Amino acid sequence: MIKITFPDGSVKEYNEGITSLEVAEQISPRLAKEVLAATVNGEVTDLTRPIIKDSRLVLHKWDDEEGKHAFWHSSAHLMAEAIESLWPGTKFGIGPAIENGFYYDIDPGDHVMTDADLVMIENRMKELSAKNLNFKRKDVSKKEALDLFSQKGDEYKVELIGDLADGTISLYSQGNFTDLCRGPHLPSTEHIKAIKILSLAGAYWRGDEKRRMLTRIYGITFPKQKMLDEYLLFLEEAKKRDHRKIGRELELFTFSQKVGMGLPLWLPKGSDIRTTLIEFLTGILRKRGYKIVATPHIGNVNLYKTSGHYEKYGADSFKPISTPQEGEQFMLKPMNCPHHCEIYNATPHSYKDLPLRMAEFGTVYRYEQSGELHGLTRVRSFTQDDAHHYCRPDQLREEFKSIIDLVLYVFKILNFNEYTAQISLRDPNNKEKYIGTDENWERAERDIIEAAAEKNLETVVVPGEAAFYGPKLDFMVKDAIGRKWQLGTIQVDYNLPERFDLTYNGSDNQKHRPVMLHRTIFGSLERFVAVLIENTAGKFPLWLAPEKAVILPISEKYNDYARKVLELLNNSDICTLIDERSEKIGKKIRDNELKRVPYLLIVGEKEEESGTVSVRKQGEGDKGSMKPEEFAEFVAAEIKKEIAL
RNA sequence: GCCGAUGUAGCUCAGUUGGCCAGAGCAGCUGAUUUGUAAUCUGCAGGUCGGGGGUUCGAAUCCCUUCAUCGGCUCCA
Repeated sequence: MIKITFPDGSVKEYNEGITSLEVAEQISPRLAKEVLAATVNGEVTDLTRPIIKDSRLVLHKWDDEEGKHAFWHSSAHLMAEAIESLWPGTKFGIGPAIENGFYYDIDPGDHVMTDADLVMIENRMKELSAKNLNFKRKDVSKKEALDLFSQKGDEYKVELIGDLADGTISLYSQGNFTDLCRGPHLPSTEHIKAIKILSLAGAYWRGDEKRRMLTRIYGITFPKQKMLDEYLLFLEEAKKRDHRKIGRELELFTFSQKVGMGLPLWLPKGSDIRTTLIEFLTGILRKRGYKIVATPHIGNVNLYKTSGHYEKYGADSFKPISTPQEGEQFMLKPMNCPHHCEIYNATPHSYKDLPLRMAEFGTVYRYEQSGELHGLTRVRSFTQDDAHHYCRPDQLREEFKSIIDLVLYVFKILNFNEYTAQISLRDPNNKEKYIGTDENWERAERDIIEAAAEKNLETVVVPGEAAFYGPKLDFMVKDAIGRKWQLGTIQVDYNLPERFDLTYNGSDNQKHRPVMLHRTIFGSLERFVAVLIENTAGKFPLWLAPEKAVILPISEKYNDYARKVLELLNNSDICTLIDERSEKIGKKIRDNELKRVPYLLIVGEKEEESGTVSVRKQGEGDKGSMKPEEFAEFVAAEIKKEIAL
């Protein structure tokens, strides 16, 4: 007999060799039907593997990540089986479960996969899953595995096996399909009831752009059709929040092929939002002791040779521009830091002056590959809310913490509650990729980790993601369909102070090297506004709304009164318009609701007589009437509430 | 840049296997209407069917090429 401990702490005895599935069956038939995978002593495994010693057991259903993972991973195998049966000779790369669904990278040989094939795959998968095929695991030696896949001609699998240690290799089979796989898998395909093959894309083998491009097929499956329907509905709904669509509908920004791809044109209303954000942040920065600076959009090539950016990124930037006569070369600035370092160098600094916080809304230009461009989130010209903190090494941690505070403050005002904070460290196995001393790196990494901890910031630590000049902390926010975008970032840099020979006089009257922090809060105004649009579906908070209210006269008879109200509100600094069209009130309300105007002010006979406006709040309907002055105060108070924390 | 898909009016979309002068709704402009909380009616205008080649008696439709966009990959200072 063996003892099995459950998550609630209870312990039961079973025969040695019992499987997790059998344990579930003994608990309840219903559980046995729903359970998808198990964790035995901390290791996620198949439900059908025998348990041979005293163990801790966790049974995973759909709601657990582990359950979904096994489900989608098994679905990937099912898809591979379908593909192999449709196009024998297809070679397989890898086919993992992902956050939403799964994919498989395949090499279809001469067959070019198209969307029509996706439907065929989907249908074949449905046929196969209906057969209730069992997933069977087999542990094999490296030689056996190599022989099997060499024989099959699956060169990608052979390459993968080559990297694995003998004794750790397992195969999973279902139906006529066998795959190299660590598992775990579902007991059988019968759980996979709802199947959708979503899309098709190219993907480089092992993520290396120098290697062959395989065909990646994305799919998603669910245990119930209803869940699939809901997921597809969610995707449809999310598309409505796409910032590119809303940006066009609300006339916020546009792109022009004549101007060039990836170069956003801000329309008046979008520009209003942008300006409001800049003014908002500038106010905060002044309070926090930042100095605002301004620098040109170009810089001499030598500036970037000094900074090291030319060597490292010159090829990826826009090519330098030359002067007609003297042959000087200038670059469109890809970042603001070199300029800021020269501002630092313009005046002598004492240890008493530090930290020096230098901020600029700096527009930068970066050559992004054409396929990378994406609405406002990935562009070739964008304005960073950039700042550099020059500080003494002993001030680094406090500076770091103050920036975390600032980021969280701004996120809170904007209701960005679902962000990920990622600490990016250097790859300990590849130290030569980075510059700077071990001592500095260790100190900087420790400072970041501890600063984040002291701020109770929940973080994900990712080694190998640091910038070449220092570790960093990034803040990521999701868009409507769940893609993550990096907004704010805080980076420690020992490199530029060195390259620009930045110094300050210490209390010992010796020259010392300051440490530099790069930081953004919004990241860039373009990306920030994009994420803001997707998070609010264009229903901006009042303080950011380009138009606070629109006055809707019941008929043209009340246009004069409407103009009086308009003047009063605009004088109170509340941006307001009149809808003077000779449309019925219902139509005017509808149109302005669709434009996401926060408040509609209806004026007719009643209001003119009593000197009031009828207030209608976006999405909420009639709020009763008040005097225009009261409305102005009300709006001012609302805005104050929104941006005061 | 790479793989796949898409490209018809400002926007959303129709346009059978190639065949009269390329259609609709919304938006725009006219005129009527003077309206009480999510769509009043009339008329007009608007398109080199992304661009360029080709096949054909004839191309939005078929082929080639190019540009842009979308979904991914790679990249992201």
